[in-house]
Amino acid sequence: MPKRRGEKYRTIIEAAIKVIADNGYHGSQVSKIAREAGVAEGTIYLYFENKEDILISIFREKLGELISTAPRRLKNIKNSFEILANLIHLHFYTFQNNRKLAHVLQIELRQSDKSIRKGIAEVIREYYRLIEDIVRDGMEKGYFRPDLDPKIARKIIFGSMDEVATCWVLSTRNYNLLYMTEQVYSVLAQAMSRDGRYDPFPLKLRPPQ
Amino acid sequence: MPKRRGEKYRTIIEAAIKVIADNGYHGSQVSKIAREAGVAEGTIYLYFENKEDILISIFREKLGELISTAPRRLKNIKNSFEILANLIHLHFYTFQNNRKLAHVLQIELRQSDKSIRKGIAEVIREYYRLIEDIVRDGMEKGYFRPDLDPKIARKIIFGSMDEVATCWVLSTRNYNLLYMTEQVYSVLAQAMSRDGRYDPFPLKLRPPQ
Amino acid sequence: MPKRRGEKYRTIIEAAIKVIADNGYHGSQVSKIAREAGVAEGTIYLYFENKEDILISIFREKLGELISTAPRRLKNIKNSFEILANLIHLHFYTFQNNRKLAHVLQIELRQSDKSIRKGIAEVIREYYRLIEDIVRDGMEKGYFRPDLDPKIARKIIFGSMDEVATCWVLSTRNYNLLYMTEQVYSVLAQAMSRDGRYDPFPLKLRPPQ
Amino acid sequence: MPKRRGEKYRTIIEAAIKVIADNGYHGSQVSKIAREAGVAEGTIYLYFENKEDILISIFREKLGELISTAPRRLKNIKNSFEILANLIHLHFYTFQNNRKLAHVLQIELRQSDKSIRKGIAEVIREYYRLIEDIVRDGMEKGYFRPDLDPKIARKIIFGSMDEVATCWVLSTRNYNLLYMTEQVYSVLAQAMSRDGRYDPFPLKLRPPQ
DNA sequence: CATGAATGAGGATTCATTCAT
DNA sequence: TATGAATGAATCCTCATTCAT
Repeated sequence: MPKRRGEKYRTIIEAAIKVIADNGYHGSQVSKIAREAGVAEGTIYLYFENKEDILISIFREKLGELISTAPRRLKNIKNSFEILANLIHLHFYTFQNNRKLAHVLQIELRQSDKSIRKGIAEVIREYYRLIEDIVRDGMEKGYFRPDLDPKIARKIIFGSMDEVATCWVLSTRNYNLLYMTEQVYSVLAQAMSRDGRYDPFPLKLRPPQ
Repeated sequence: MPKRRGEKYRTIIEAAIKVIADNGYHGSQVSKIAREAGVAEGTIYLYFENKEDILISIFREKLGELISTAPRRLKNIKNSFEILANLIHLHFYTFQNNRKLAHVLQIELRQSDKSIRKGIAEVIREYYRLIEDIVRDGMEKGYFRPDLDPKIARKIIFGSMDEVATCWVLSTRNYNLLYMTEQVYSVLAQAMSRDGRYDPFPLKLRPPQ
Repeated sequence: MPKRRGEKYRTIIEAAIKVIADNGYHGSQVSKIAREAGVAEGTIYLYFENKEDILISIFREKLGELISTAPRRLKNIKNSFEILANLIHLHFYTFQNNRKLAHVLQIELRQSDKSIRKGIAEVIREYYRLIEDIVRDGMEKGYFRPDLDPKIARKIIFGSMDEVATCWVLSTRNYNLLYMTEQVYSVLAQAMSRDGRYDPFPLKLRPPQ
Repeated sequence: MPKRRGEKYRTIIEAAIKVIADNGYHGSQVSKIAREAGVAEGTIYLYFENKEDILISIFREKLGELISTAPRRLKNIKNSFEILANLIHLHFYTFQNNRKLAHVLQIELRQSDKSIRKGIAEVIREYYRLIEDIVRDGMEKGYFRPDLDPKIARKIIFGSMDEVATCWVLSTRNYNLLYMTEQVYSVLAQAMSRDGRYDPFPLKLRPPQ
């Protein structure tokens, strides 16, 4: 029934990110989001099914960008270590570039209800698959250890990036998340590598083109 | 002012774990917890400051056991790989042995308020320190890579274990978390190792003595 | 934030007066007031900040009428005895005409919290000033004793009227408060008078025009 | 059933006055009073029927002192003006000498429930009678106006003293209530007097003997 | 007489959602 | 499409009182 598209749809999502980042999950009433978006409360329900739908949509629209962008960016790279480096870089780059969004995704949305987490899970499962594919591909090509379990490897890669990102968001020191890329890469690369040997970090730390 | 000890205190905590595991964080009213514990609602407040205090206490009492037990269990081990293996084992063992508790700690408590997360953070910081100490110790003794950043290494170790545990709790398949230990170990051990070479998994998968 | 005006605002105030008069201060739940007013509980909070705000508003709106009307009614009268007579008359007339309101103002609202009493005090301070001005004016014009302390005179005038009104409200006999006017006047007029001589009661006991 | 006498009875009353004066009516839980009195909560109920009973007892015991003392102090005085002066003096003296008690009696106890007010009313009715007797006696002896209504005169006398005392308790300036006696007397004396002439204030402002 | 742990009823307030305009 | 006034369900905590010891 709700439109879930159009200019106002995006306006409301941006407003929601701002409001949640500023007021926390529990301090973000629909009325506040409506005010920030410059629409009436009722209008929200022309574009979203309910409040949960707003939150899930933030995830879908925003992390969806990362997830849908990633395969394109990574698929032409042959070297699995390079792919891994770019994955981590892309992940951190996305958050570094939009701290409010990072805060909402890493912290606030996790305080949400079971049903929201379910909606989020659907989006993230695709990301899981992407990482698992990278691992499998690396094993097949001989870059990565043949005894890896792709699922476990994925959990370690994702868990590591997620924890590093969460700590960054929660930190009061204003350090650069992007600069963590190389160190996280060097540990995860050695972790995945066939024999403990992995290619040096292949990136100059500039935004990915 | 609240007692925060005694038999009833523990009864209420166990009841809370059960109720939250069964009904989710938002479906767990104080009245429900009281009924499950077989006490009056008012009695709850003789032992806990407020509802949040119950949740934080679950963390403190239950994860506290893990955290306070760990150093004793690990400190007499010389080999850092063995320590790492035991850490992972202990972490997974704690959850495997009490799935309801695992569910509450990994899922439900994370949907909680800022103030609860703050109470939880205090407990978990100690765990962070423990892991960082293990990393530092391993670096000094020459087991681990000298170029590790202990903080990042900790985030990778904790993030990996946490993600694996979370996936296990959310999984509908009823696999054994403990059996993940060896695989997680083999990846993290190689990740930390000085030259990609690490000791084989040193444990028989029985409960730690 | 609350509107504090409009038709529903007045409806709720009238309902609150009725409910409080009938059930007493402590027996008057918001739900009861809402039901009496024919609105939902939540609607109350569109017009009032909280429950206390309803009570203070009763005072402001209702005694406010008396207080804001009084100066207009009294200022054109030259003779201070006549002013005093009219003041007493107006005071009693207000209550006589709305016994439920009188009950709420004289009895129930006085059992209320500190914060409510504070809100009430602000309104009543204006009334205090009015009475003191009357006394001062009477002294200057030579009607009243030159050795009066206007503050003390005000306390005696207000205290007397207040006590008479309270006793009337609490009385089970259904006597006419308005008929007390002349007697109270004759005592207070002699009390204030320059030499024990005061003008006879100047009013016919009909509602003031 | 409750004893309503003995040393502990008085201890609890004194504790209650202190607790209510310090914490206000609504901040004075039975537990607080028990702690202040140095007894267990349950013990309270050996001496008082319920919480209301404590509050009413404060009134009975403390204002009862004033009320029962007054006739003795006043009955040997012939001159009605002198009696009036002494009544006012005694009233103010009682409060001036125990500000905490004054606060409790004038402010806090008035926020109490209907039933408490009923208990209080019984005590105060005796005081009313005393004042009315003074007025009647003064009329008979020719000191006071023959056209007084003793009931109304009583309301004016009591209402005036009560209002002056209340304002004193609420005032932040720390003025001497006792010094109000003469001014209040001079107004009330003229108010009651047969022909506007009344005896000069007969007291040196020292505690009554 | 004295204790104090246990009880459990009772109520203001918020806020996602609706629907008449 | 858009509005925003109205709705009403849902819940934590306090504290007077009891009663087994």
